[in-house]
Amino acid sequence: MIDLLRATSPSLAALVALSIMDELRGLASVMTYDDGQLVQQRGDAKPGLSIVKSGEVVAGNVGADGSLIMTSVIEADDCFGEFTLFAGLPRTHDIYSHGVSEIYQIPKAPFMKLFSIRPALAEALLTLALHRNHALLEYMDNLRRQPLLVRTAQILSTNIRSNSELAEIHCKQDQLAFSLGVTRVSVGKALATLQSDGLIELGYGKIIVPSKTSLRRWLRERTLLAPLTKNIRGTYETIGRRDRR
Amino acid sequence: MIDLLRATSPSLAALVALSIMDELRGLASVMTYDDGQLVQQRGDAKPGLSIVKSGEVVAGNVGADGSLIMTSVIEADDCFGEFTLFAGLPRTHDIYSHGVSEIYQIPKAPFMKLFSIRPALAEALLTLALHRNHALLEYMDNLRRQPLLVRTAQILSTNIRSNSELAEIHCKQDQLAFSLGVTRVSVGKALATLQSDGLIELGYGKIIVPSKTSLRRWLRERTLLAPLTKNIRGTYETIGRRDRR
DNA sequence: GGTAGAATGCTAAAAAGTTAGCATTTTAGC
DNA sequence: GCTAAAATGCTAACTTTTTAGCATTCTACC
Repeated sequence: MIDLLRATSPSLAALVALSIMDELRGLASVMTYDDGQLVQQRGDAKPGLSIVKSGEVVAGNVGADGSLIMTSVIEADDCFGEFTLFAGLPRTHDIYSHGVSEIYQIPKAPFMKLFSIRPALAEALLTLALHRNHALLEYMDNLRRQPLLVRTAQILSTNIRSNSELAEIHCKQDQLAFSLGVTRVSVGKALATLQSDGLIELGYGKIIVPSKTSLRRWLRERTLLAPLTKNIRGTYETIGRRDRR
Repeated sequence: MIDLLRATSPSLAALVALSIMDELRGLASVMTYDDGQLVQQRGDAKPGLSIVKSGEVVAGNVGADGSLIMTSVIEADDCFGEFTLFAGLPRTHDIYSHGVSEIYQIPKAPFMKLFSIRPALAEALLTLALHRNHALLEYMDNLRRQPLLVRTAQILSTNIRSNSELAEIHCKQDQLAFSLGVTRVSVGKALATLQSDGLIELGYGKIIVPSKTSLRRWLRERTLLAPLTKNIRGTYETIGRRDRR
């Protein structure tokens, strides 16, 4: 499934020793969810850490008007719900299972006990939170600055999994649309433009990227950020351009 | 100065013991910045933690076209740059001083040394990161879902500092515009609408909120989120409405 | 108390995205 | 191979936001 925040963040399992993951699992009960079943609801305040054992779950929200906006896909070995533990905050999103999934649920009390004797856990969670923070900031900036055409190309680019030059992305245009938070019509237009520029080829339930390199070059050309300064009179102006990295 | 992410997150100083703050200060060199001076530039990779000693700094980015978008205001006792330490990531934003400010700069090596012997520091930074994460997620959701009119009312509401019913917010419409990531014309229209609804009164360099309560009620009525479910055929639909909290 | 600069107000055309359709193509399953 | 459902394609009217101006109002400071 396609995802906004993919690729940048490591998983919890990648950040802590195997032995600690085992200790965490030892504290958990495993819940199984069917396709489409609600795992948690926005507003739930019951504190605890959840770790995906298998399958994947999707986080998103539905507006009062019924519109659905997806935030991220959480896959095996990744965790969610940390802010219920440390910040006393309610869950931000509805999360439902995409396909069948199994989730480890660790209640607050035993988790905090382990947390206090395993400093590595704090560092891992911190690293994770900071990675997500970074991805969110980058994404927010894009959201406000880039036109849909560029954001569409971006989400495609970050969701390429194959290593070869030619990539095939399996996703439906409605999924793309709600990942991007726009309508299918708008995504359709953006995709049509990208296709006529030769960057992608549209299929049924899939999008083909003939050249990963071309797509990335096209993106790089459009995502420059300039540095910022303030002139003598206190107004803002750009002094030049600088490549993004 | 007005800020998107205000109010929700505690400061670093609020989360760690005074003694630890003192230890941190002991590791730091203090830098002084003039109004408008660049504190860090997007892309800087040199790792270290920065803590605002006095004054305030503004984080934002400038697009290649010169457009400026502000992300947040960081005030005394707050920190930034954590992800250079734990995630090995470059700085996301240009940060410049708003008025004169003093910043503690702590290089990576001594910081990590202290970090390893003070577990409370990890927990504090984790709590902070999670709070910010939460605020960012909430904000992103708003950004994609709420019309500008509502977002404008929201930013005003969260930036009320006075405790009395009548509040006065000192900010220019351009500042509002770049905090919201839209043009001044659009903000102007939104403000005009809010004014004609009797929720605010527009002044020169200030906005008056005659009744904080009315503004918040107006907002609450428009920011409901419904829970989410999936029907049997695997498509999404809303089953009802639920108050946000 | 006059005035320049800052801030706000206003306008109209263009661009981007949404809404609400219906038509066409593709595919999975019988 | 047929067929129903799913996915995509397409259209047109409508709304929101931007762009690019210029006019007006306010205020700090001489």
